[in-house]
Amino acid sequence: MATLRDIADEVGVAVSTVSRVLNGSPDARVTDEVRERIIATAERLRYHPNHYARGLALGRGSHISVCTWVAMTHHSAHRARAIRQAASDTGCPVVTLDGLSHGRDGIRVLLSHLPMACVLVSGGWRPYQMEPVVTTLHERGVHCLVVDSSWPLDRALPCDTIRADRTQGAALAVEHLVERGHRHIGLISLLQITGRLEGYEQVLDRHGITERYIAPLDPDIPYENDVALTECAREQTRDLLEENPQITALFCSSDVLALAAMEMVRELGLRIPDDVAVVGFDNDTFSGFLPVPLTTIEHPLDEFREATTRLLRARLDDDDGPWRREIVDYRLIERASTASVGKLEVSSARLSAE
Amino acid sequence: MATLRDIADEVGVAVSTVSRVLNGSPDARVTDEVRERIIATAERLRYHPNHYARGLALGRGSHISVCTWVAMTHHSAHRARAIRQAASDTGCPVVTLDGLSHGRDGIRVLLSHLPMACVLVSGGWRPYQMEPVVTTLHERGVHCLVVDSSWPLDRALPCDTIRADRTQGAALAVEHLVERGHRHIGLISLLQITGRLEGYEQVLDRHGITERYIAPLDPDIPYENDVALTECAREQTRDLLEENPQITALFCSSDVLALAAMEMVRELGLRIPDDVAVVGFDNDTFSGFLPVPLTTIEHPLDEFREATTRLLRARLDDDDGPWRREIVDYRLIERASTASVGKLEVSSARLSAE
DNA sequence: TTGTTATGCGCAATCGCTTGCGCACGTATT
DNA sequence: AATACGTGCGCAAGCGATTGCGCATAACAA
Repeated sequence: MATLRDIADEVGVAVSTVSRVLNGSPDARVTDEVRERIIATAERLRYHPNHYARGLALGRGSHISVCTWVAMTHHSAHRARAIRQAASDTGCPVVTLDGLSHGRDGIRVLLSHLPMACVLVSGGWRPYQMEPVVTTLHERGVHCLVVDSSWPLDRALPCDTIRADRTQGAALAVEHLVERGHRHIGLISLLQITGRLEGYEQVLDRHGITERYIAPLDPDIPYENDVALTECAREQTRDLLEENPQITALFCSSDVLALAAMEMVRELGLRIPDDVAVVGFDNDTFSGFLPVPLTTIEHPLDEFREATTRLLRARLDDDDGPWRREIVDYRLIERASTASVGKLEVSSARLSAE
Repeated sequence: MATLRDIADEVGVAVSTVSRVLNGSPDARVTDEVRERIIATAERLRYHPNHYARGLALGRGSHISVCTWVAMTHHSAHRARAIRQAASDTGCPVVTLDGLSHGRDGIRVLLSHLPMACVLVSGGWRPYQMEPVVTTLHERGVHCLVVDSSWPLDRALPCDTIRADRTQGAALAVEHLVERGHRHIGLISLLQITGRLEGYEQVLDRHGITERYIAPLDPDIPYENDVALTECAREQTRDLLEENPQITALFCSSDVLALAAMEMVRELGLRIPDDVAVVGFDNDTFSGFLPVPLTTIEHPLDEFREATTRLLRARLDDDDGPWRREIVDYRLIERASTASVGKLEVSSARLSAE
């Protein structure tokens, strides 16, 4: 690989001059002729700065690190991928550090590869784990961006943050059902997932609906154990619908659960969406291809990307604005599982049949 | 961060001595007492080598790079994640370079971050793109490992390779159906996906079965366009089953297609697996949670991981063995969609009903 | 003419680590 | 006693980039 020295020798100037010109340094005062020859020679020699030398001299790299904490679900992996792409769009090289928590010194690895800016993407982080990373990086003069943290907003971390408002996402789903005329809406959810219950209550309150049909899943089942969750969701769906035949709609906290619920709805001899409408959450890979395509809430990956690129760019330009907090909105994907079918008559027909 | 110098000053030896001891260099000839004091001091000072300085001195990094070529489907992303984990298991820091093809100088980024070893994972690579990367790295003395390349095996690249045999995967699926007594087996596939047709033919030939029921999907549909593929698969499934009522089993080239096919099977008034058994491919996120859980072929991620770790370790130990070519096998995940139900009687019952 | 400022560029130290070589000392060999 | 060798460690020259400072030359003002 060509070095600065090669260019300097070729052009007949000092290494320092080449460095300043190529970096667009403000105190690179050279004639236009020298400048052009330097740039042309760099191009011809296919010069690319040595990352190690530059990092050593600068005290840190000139790349952006994207870090995750633990192995992820496929949703968080998907999001992490979008964030990486967004970081790439700034033009900086991006390196990923997957699973900072692995080994005893993930953070030391990060520090010895000190980047120019660092993006911490959600997936298994706990606030107490994120804080030392952010503050350590901040002390070292590295800007952080935390994406989709469940970190409470009132807690002041020295970094920018972008998050999706989960309550808004859940509210969107329930609101959609209310708009379709539903008044008796069931919630099937792991209640420890933040926002689901809040969004459900919020919307029903706003519309003056007092009925609540909440089927909590066993909180001891870890959220990544789809098999157990599915089984639990099936049972809860059956119990809920059998005890409350007036229910005409279900909001499930994930598409996998919605799949299980839909299956049970059919086993009970009910039709979707005619007798029971269903909304999921996640817009999973399969949700558009089900026998009855599933209405669901999509993670706003495009918005995450856009905001990530924008905030990183801003930090790379002027270091010292105030910390920004951005919130992006989930989106509703409307499919057949909630298509309007004159809900109220059907449900009363069903009630009289009981 | 503590430096070698800090340790050297503290212990009262030279920097070079500390370096050699900490790196376990063979010509670090020191008394046990000095060695222990160096190690203890390094520990106490929480020493971690500066990656940039080390990289500069060594001419390359001491990490492993995992590179992908373009944005990926969720399957290849999943595989890439497993590979990253495997690389991590060697104990080396791992950095990911996603989308080497992006920008005009992805490879220059890789070269200026020159790693100790480099893993190229599949996903959009074309042979002519992979070759220059591998040979350039090889010239620079960096070992490469290519994982799951569709690169033909007879082409000699200066690197190790691990791949899954797609034909074997497809054969596994068809073999499973034959074992269950099926003789009239349909294939629903994008035929440009390598291995599917070959595996199908291979198994049927081996069992002396001459009947072929092949429903090719429109080759103009890009393989990531699930919506169009799904629609096409539905139509093909209907045509295939209506024209060939003797068919008792379907092998679909992906789980998404299998989902569409199963839906159509039911719309035709047939039961799964009683009338028609179905096998998919990919073991997608939803496949275990369908109304009828889907028998499918799973990507051998564990085997990929194991082989990746093993081959990387070998390279990090002794540089100069011959290039290794490993092949890992797909696995069958048996679920309800192919459960035995006295196939032949049922299918003849169905035939006589026509 | 002399002082001042702007322009154009080079010198050399520095970042933290690696590694070839050399020096001193002790022990074994001839 | 002289030579040889092994042991234990330090010296110092890199690796390739950045950057504060200094030195010319030219232009301009006093």
